[in-house]
Amino acid sequence: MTIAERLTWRDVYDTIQGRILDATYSPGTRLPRDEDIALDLGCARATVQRAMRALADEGLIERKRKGGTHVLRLPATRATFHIPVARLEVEATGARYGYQLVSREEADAPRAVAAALEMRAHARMLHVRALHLANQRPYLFEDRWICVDTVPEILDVDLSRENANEWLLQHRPYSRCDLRFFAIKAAADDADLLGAEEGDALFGIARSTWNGSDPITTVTALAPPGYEMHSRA
Amino acid sequence: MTIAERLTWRDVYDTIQGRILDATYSPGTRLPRDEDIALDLGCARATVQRAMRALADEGLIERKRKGGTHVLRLPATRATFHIPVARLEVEATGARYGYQLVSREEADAPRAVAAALEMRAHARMLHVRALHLANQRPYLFEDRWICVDTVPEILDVDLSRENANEWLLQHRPYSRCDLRFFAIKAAADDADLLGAEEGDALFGIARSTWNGSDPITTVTALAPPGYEMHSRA
DNA sequence: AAGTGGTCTAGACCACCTT
DNA sequence: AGGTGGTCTAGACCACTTG
Repeated sequence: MTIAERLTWRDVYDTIQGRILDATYSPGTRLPRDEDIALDLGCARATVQRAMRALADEGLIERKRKGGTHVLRLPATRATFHIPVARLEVEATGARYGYQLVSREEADAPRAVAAALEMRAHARMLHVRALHLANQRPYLFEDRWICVDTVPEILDVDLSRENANEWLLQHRPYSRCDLRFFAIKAAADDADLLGAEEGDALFGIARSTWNGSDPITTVTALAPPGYEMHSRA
Repeated sequence: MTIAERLTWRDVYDTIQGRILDATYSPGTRLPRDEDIALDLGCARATVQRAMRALADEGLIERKRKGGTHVLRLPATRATFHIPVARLEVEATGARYGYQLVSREEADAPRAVAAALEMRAHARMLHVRALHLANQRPYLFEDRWICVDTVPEILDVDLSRENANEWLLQHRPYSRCDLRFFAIKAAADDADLLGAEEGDALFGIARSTWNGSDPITTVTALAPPGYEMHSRA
């Protein structure tokens, strides 16, 4: 006589995922109600719920009240990227991290910057350009605008020693973040700072953050040729 | 006398998130135990759990048994990108989608392809190159290798009419996916296919998928200048 | 109108980790 | 060894959405 094992939501998850992967539940199929699955597998409905929510979060199934649970025809291809702080990213490779302030000046927000932060133009901003280094070599060049009205203390931070990105993350939590990845030809000055050739293909990351509706900062970072953003799922 | 409202996990979520954003719980702080928060707010512990899990998933807090719940010092910067099927992506912009097979041939896997799929070299593969169009203009060029051993039926699919990507998604669910984004200078033939200039900066997406340990396909897609990958959180 | 998923509760026990 | 988060259960009620 076997001992009745108690199922975990992970067991249920694996079972259902298996049935989707081996096409027992093929694309478009409607799955049994949670309660029937619970009865079938021998666990509580809440346990099935927990597993189903995980499957739905991962884009394998779609759930609707009254409509039931369906296997998606085109599984949602989504990927989560971790955008580490430059220092940690460099140190993770075993290299020595370096930081270098390139320029710092107060200025009114240009139109493009105001637009990126969804704010009025001509707001007072701090414009900072800096270079992140790995073993003395350029790793990432960032061109950043910080909203002085939202973060007045930034004017008192010594940005020649402290990295604006980390200072902001530690002192100004954000509630919203817009992120864009793109490819761009290196302009002469960018190439110079990054130790690349003019015309090289650079990987670009643009990020804007807000806390509530208060704009905090917008930054465009460029990486030298060879940089890759990676995700595994 | 006021009516006692029943709290939802979302309410709890908002409360805790608010306290983190306004620094009531500042970076590094240890939060009260779930049970105390439940008592404090007047709900069941499971409701607090639900909210805490969401906050942990989003990288605002870190939870450890016995260790308790802490506000992260450096909030996890992560972003989820939705990689839509080219057709849907094009149609979402209101443009008309077009598809064009460029080449199709059976061949052994070159070393780079075998490496990308973590398989032995010289496996039989189907090599397909195709162009996705938006309003007749090049939108995405894909260079794909499909593992014939894993997906023998692919040889019978008319890839001049059907898009390999969608066919595979619908017929071969995958359990693992590797994804890379990068920037690359356009080679002469790529530029030609994409209607770009040689040397332009192209945005590249490389994806490999498996079902269990069976390699399915690896594809490198290139987008013409101006393409951006966007995420909002 | 009714079926289905979403959530809340109260209690119990477990598993992990720090002390 | 003990504290804390993780999960399971059983039951109830709610909310959405479809037929």
